[in-house]
Formats: sequence, structure tokens, C-alpha cells
Amino acid sequence: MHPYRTHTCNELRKEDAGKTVRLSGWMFRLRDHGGILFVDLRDHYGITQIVVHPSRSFFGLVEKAHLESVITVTGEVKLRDPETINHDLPTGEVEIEANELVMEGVSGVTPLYIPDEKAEESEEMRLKYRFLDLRREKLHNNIILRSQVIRFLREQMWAKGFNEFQTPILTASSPEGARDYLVPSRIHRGMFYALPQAPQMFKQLLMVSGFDKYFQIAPCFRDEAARADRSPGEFYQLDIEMSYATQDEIFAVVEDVVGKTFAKFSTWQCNAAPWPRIKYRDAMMVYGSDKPDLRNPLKWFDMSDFFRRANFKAFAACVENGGLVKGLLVKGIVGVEARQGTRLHLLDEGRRAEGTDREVPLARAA
RNA sequence: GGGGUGUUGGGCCAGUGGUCUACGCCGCCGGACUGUCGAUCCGGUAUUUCACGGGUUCGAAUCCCGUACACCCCGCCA
Repeated sequence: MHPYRTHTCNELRKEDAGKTVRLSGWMFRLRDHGGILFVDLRDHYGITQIVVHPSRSFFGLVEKAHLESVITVTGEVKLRDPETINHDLPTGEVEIEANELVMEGVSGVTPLYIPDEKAEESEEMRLKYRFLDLRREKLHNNIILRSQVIRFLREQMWAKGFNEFQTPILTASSPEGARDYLVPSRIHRGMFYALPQAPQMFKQLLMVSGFDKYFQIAPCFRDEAARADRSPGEFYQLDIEMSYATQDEIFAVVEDVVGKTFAKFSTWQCNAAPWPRIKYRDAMMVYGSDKPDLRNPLKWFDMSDFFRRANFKAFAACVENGGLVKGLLVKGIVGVEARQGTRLHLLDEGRRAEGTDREVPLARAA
């Protein structure tokens, strides 16, 4: 018999009843009834209930063990009585009656309580004990999701005939917008490598060498400040390059790959291809941004004609000098004081993360 | 770089200048219990202490100033 396991913790079903099996995993939960112990044994795949009877030599060992200790259990797969079936577990129709038990790794009391999925420890605590936080189902699944998304992106790009290339990490600074990360060189004293902000130069080198269609899940490094939705330092992007392609052909590839990826991994609604196309000038005029968030219902209206004739010289002068005066239509604020300089907090229907509501001027000159 | 908010026992948090010898939940420890699955029930637990330093006050977790750290926003991010 394999020294650690014959099955994973998400494998055994009622058809396996009667088999002698061996499982290894973490003690996720312990229910101590004095005369009988129930251990929820957890591994990457799932949870299986282990039953320990008081006649077993290791009964006391399990009873006193801290959660998250790692054990190997050998025993018989037993059908559960109908009234004790746990319908929340795929393995809930069976349990393992432990006959042998090896304590592989004794755990101390963990600073995070792993079974509590609703816990909201500070970011500092969760990062300090990252190896514990990642044991929790939600974060564990996030890591798996990322793996699957990246695999799916690769499969689609390969299927479309793109070649995947790696490009150097230690390189020279290129004239892009962000600050570079620098790595001191031992060979060239006093000199530094820069980490690539994007694979731009290498990608172009490959294209002029005739490789026709390129993609990379490209690591990018930019030494810029973090944000709530933006980790500092590094990120990965699906980088695509095509030869002899029209703009619409490139859009079609992106719409297909990104659309299918969201359809496969997300329950969020994604536009069917072709996606709405917004000209740069229109985006800037209507949304004030070249990357507008279309969930935000507020649009800028051109009020230049009105203010040209209005009695407010600052705005009228702006229009006379070729500028624009624009306004937002904000409903439900009648009675709110709107003297010059007042700004409104627009909560945007609660979509934004807490504390990130933005201040928007009622009117502005541009 | 600028601004805002916050920091309370192992974790999450409550806490109007005196009723704080600081509440609750979780954890943890001890006890009971042979069918639970967030087990249950009983009892206990935590440098008289509220990030640190100083100040106001008869009296500070609570008010003021400074420092440190954290988070968020702006700047920044082709």
C-alpha cells in the first residue's frame, strides 16, 4: 500500500464501501463526543470524515492534537447510516473507520482559525501567515482559478496559431512612462539592469524577424505606487502581436479570447462580439477618459452654448477662448447646496468599493 | 510627494472624560458526553491594560500635540 494515500479526500463514494484505504491530510475540524471522535480530514481535493473509536491506541493522540496537524489514516470505508449522511460533502455518504494513524506533522495553535471562512483578519495578519490563509477554501480556489485562466488563454492562443515566446527579464531601460525597477550588476560595477515594464522591444524584435503571430503571458514590472485594485511592482498581461493584420482582425482575436474566458470562468455578463467601439474623441468628450467605466451612468454634456450666453464670466470667457464647459446630469439632488466650489459625493449605486466614492464637480471648464 | 481614516487581550471588535477592576463573538485551556458534521453543555482564560511618547484634567481607551505603522483617496501607473 502506498505510504501516504490510496485516495484523495474527495474521492470516496458509497461504491467504495468495504475497501481498506489510506488518506493523508490536515485535521480541518474535530468533533469530540467523548466516546467517539470525528475528524474532517482535508486535502487539496476535499474533505472526508474520519471516525476514531475509543478502543484505538491513537484515540488520545487525536483527541489532544491541534487542528491543522497532518495525519495519515488507514481504515475501512463505511457506509453512513441514512440519517447521518452529510449532503453538503461529495464524500458525505461514507466515512473512514480509522485502524491505523500516523501523526506526520504536529501543528501548534494556528494564529488564524482556518475553518472560519468568514473571518476578516487584517491584510497584515493574512499576509504574515499567508501559508495558512491560502489553506482556506476561497483563497485556495483563487489560486486554482488563476492557473486555469492562464491555461485557457494559452490553449486559445495556440489554437489560433500564435507562437508563445519568452523574453528577457534582466534588460535595459526603455523609454516608457513608469519608473523602472533596477537590479545592480556584479559584472558591470556601478551599472544596473532594468526590469521590463512590458516586453515591447523584444516582441517587436521577434515580429521583424518574421515570426508572424506572437503571444506571451508577459511579466511586467513597474515601480509605481499600489492601489486598492492594483498590486505594486509586477503584473502579467496577455501580450499579442500579429503580422499583416487590420485593426478589426486584432479586435476580433481579443474579443473572442477574452469573451470566451469570461464566459467560462465568470457569471458576469459579457458583451457579445463585436463589442461597442468608441472613438477616442467621443470617449474623452462624453466620459472624460480614454478607458471609461461604462457601468458609471454619468455622462458629460456640452453646455458651452448655454454658458457662452450666461452671466458667469469665468465660464463665458473659457468658451470665448475656444474651451468647453461641460455638465453632469445628476438626479435626485434638488435642494443640495450647489454654490460655487461645492462638490458632490456620488456614491455610484454602491458599485465602487467602500471608501472609494469619488468627488465630481457639478460643472467644469476644459 | 499631498490628504483622510485608523491602531483596544491569540483573532475580530464594543466602548458617551468618572459606572472600565474594558463588553461580546471566535480561538485557546479544563471538565462532561458513543453519531456529529460551525457538535453540544458547564467552567476558565488573557504583562490593572487600550500602538509609542508627551500634554490638558481632580480623573483619559475616550480630548490635544508629536512619532511609528496600516489602510484608503489624489498624484503616478505607454
